[in-house]
Parts: sequence; structure tokens; C-alpha cells
Amino acid sequence: MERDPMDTPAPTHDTLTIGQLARKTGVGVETIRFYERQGLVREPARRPSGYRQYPRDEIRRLRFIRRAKELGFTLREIQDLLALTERPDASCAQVKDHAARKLEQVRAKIRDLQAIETALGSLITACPGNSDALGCCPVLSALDQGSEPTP
Amino acid sequence: MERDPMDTPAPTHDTLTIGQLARKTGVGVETIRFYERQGLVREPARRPSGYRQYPRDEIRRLRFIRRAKELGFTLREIQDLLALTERPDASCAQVKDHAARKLEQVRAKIRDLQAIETALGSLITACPGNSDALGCCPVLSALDQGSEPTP
DNA sequence: CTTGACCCTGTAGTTTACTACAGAGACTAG
DNA sequence: CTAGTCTCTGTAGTAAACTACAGGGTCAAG
Repeated sequence: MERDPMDTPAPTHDTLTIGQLARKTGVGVETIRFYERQGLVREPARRPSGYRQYPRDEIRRLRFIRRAKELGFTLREIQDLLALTERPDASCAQVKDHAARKLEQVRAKIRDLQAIETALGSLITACPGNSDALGCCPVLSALDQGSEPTP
Repeated sequence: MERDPMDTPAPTHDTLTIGQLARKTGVGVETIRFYERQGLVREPARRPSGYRQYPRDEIRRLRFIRRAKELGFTLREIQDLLALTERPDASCAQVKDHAARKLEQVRAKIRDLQAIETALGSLITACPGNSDALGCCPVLSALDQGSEPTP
């Protein structure tokens, strides 16, 4: 049955159903709808049937979300990060400021992870003995610096 | 009231109550008890009254937990990391293997964070224009590589 | 010897981030 | 045309990680 091609925004090659998007990103269908409700994924265009039609671009966005989560960002923080990239209107200084704060947060995470990296490295090379050989528990000591709860 | 000094393990200078430990680590009292139930913090010695008596060493452990959490490790993973440092008995090869896998996980996180770091950096320096100036959305593109859900 | 700040156990409630239906309509290969 | 696989909305349930009592004992200062 032919429908008016103008009427059907076409399940074309360059749009994705929610299921296709899910498969391409490793994020579940229900989770994508959940992210939409939370405002992490924009509401996509719909076919007349109501089916969501995603631009291929959403793949990138969803993969970003998935991996940022693995880095310990909350959905709220991820939303902030995403918002940074898409506001042609917002005051530049404001975006810049926000980005700078996020950057510091990211660098702190990197420093901590590098400390753990080093510690795990020592643990591995020192293994034949026990950890006492290098002054007790390299992993535990990894994050000794700079973690005062500001009393 | 004098008690037998042998009987009271003494609220000495080198042990901490749970409240003191909480203040020194920025982890709540209830949370510490929760961690104990989960096996992340060992059950400490008790005073005759039942009060927990922590060695100062637990400060380090709790700070480690707090910060590892900020890096996106689950409590289960943190438990694994901590376990690596304290098993004089376990087969060395096994520990080594486990540590090596954790190390790879840590390095992957570092790579992703560095990508985000770079992206945020570009965003900040490119700010006066808009992000189109550098080929659209540096933050979003940061994690484009290596994220296939292995289909 | 009381008062206020702590600590105890145990249980229940909250937040975050999903995950799983139910019931109904849409699409597509044969 | 129909069987099988999506997809839709809406609501409810789950898991992880806290967080907050209630009800009662402990401790140190005054």
C-alpha cells in the first residue's frame, strides 16, 4: 500500500528506530526512553504512527552518555556536559566558566586514577614478595594526598 | 570511677570512635556502619561498652573508598581493589592477574577522561566563536572512538 | 549525678538509575 | 492476511548506595 511520500517521513536509511539505536549503542530501549524523560536525549521526530525517528547523530550522544557514566559522572552532570556543547545563544563567559569547572573536576579524576594506576603497577611488579616489600599497600596509599574533607 | 585499666582497651590517642573517623574522612557515621555490613570496612575492636574502636589506619581506607567511588567504581569493585592489598596467603599469580585486569580498566577510564579533558579544553579556548568553529561539539566527539557494544 | 553529646542495634525510607510488564497499535516477510 | 517482531504509553518493580529514625545504653563535664 502506497502512502503519500510527503506524509510518511520515511523509515529512511538515515534515521533510526529506537531499537536500532539501542543496538548500535549498547543502551537498552527502555533506558533510552528513560533518558528522554530525564532530558538527556532530546525528543526525536515521530512518524505518523508515533514511532520515534532518531537522526544518526544520536548514536554519538548515547555512547557519550554510556561512557561518561562509567567515569563516575551522574546523569545530572552528563546533562551539564552535553548542555555545554549546544547553546548557540548562551553567554560565552558562562559556558566557559562552566566548562572550566568541569575541566578541573575531570583533571582531579585523572590524577586519582593515575595514582591508582601507579599503585596497581607497583603491586604487579612487586608481586613475588608481598606488598610489605614496598612499604605496605600501594593501592591503599594511592589516594592519600589531597583528600581532606575540609574540616 | 576507675575501671581496671586492663579491662578498658582505653579511648586512647591512637584509636578513633566512629564519629571521629567520620569527621576525618568526610564519610557519614551511618555510612561507615553500612560499609561494615557490606564488608568494605573490617569489623573493628570494641570497647566493653560495645563502642567501635578504629585504628588510625582506617582513615586511609575510608578515604580510598570515598574517592574510588567518585571515579565510578562500584562498592563491589572497591572491595576487590582493597582485597588485592591484603592477602598474604593468596596465590601471587592470582592477585597479579586480578590487578592486571583492574589496571586495564583504570587505564581505559584515564583515556576516556583525557579525551574529555581535551574536548573541554578546546571548548574553552574556542569559546568566543561557537563550537562549529572546530567541527562541531568537541565534547560529544570526545568519546567517539572505541565504544562499539561488540555486536 | 545529671545533662548533652555520642554510640549501639535494627528496621524502614530515599535517591538514582534503571528494568519490567501490560495492553494496544504498527510494520514486514511470506 | 496473518504471524511475528517492533513500538507506543503508562505504571510498577528492582538494585545499589545510602540516610534516617526509634529506642536505648555510654561517656565526660560540671
